[in-house]
Amino acid sequence: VMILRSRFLDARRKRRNFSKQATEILNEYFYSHLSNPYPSEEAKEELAKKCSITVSQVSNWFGNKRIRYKKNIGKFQEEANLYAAKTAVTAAHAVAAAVQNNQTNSP
Amino acid sequence: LNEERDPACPSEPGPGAAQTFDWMRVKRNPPKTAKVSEYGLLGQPNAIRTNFTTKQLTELEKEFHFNKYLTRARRVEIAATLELNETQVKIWFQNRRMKQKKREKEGLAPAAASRSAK
DNA sequence: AGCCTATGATTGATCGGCTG
DNA sequence: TCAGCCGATCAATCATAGGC
Repeated sequence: VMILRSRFLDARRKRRNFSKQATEILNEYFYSHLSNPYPSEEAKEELAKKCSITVSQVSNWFGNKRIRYKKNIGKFQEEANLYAAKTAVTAAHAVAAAVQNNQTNSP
Repeated sequence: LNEERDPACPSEPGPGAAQTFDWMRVKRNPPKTAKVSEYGLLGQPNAIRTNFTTKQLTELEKEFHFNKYLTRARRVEIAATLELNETQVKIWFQNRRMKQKKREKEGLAPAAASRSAK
């Protein structure tokens, strides 16, 4: 088989990595939804807006992330713990706020 | 657009306590692109992704611009001409339509964005 | 420069749901 | 009842970016 890589006109050539900030947002979502990292169309749009990328790019990112994560879970352990700790702080604030709100209002 | 995230920290999960959820175990069946040919009749189901040749892609692309959808007759004709099964041709058109839709969508979003961002 | 890993994009094919 | 379509996803691969 001749390596007919006549696919010169492949947009893949001019690939650009996402900003560190965008990757941060995507990873935060991924690890805070590790039990089911499948953002809805609406969630993708929101992430796309926050990351300044397209919805397709968000889909590609999650697609690649999921496959690569399950391919070698161990390799992402450090990263997973990093974001888990990060979201834990956010969650703590949220819980604190909820408790505060619960004491003020009693349904 | 609030979102309910994962347990986050039920009790006190140790540093390396990531569970293995169902989505991580998902495995797809290998392609059943049976192709009887070559090597006597050892035509086992091609358990691998087919690599279309430039010629095949060129013809499929040409046909697509003529018709976005295929009729049974046309499909049989093309499959025979390009040495592909009907399923492969059918799937190619399906994927091509999705690709087309994606392009149109991505092609209008920027325009709308520039209009609202003005 | 030379290599190896990380990562975004592409794409043939699968999965599940809906429909004519 | 069922094959084709849609939408999402998978999985392998491509080609470049980044680090050493």
